[in-house]
Amino acid sequence: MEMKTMVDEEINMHEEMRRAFALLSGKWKLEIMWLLNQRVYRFGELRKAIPGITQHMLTVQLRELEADGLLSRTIFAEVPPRVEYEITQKARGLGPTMEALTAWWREYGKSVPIKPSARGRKSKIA
Amino acid sequence: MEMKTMVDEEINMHEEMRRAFALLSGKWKLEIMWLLNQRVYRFGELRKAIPGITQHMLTVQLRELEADGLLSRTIFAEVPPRVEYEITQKARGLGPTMEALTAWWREYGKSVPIKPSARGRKSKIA
DNA sequence: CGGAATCCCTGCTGATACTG
DNA sequence: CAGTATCAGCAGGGATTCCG
Repeated sequence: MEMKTMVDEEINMHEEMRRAFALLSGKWKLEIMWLLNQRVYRFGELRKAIPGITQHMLTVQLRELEADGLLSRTIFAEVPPRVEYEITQKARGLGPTMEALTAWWREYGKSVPIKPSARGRKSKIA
Repeated sequence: MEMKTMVDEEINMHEEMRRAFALLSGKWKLEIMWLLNQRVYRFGELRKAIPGITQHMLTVQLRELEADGLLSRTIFAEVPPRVEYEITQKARGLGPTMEALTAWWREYGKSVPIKPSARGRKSKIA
């Protein structure tokens, strides 16, 4: 019988977590889920709330999140049409994650450079 | 004088959060940060730990995370070369976020379909 | 070992047009 | 309103090769 170490647990957990990362790693998915964690949104509201996203990409990302069971899509048979997106029960469990992320940014956000990605080079030599 | 509502706060917070999403929305960044939240990793370790990532993409993502101040890169003047990646102080604040995400997946992960994205269509009519 | 450089191809944006 | 469809243009990601 082998003893399971904490490192083993982390490795195995990582394997499981990879599915979770896949669900949320879409280009706009974190932002969409963050918004839907607050309230129900209509398609047009999301589009206005997320500057830079194209209507095509918004559609695609919403469809994927729906297929992955993270949000539900409700069509109202009205004129003009209305479609509402709501977080599902299981995705509601992401609430604490979203709140922790928000709290982190509230505290450390201002200490992060504005648009440095892919420019600076400041590696240390040891 | 206008009264600030909670909705106003959420809207303004969203505007600030968009920078945070940008930092973490890279295709592999959530996973990289999740790993680095546990311990220091060498380049080769990360590559082995993240099946599917190319060495080019790993380099790019690490450089961006470094430029954004989320990790530090330390080069050891040895033969063979060794480079270690470590989470920075400010990114350590992401710990609670990572733990909340892990806890969520531990509880709801098994109820999420395997690879449904971009296939199923189950919108409700209301 | 940990890259950088190269080429190539997929994917996203942006614009526009059309539909239930 | 909330999509779908199409196309041009560019950026990003994948595969391969080379190097200190």
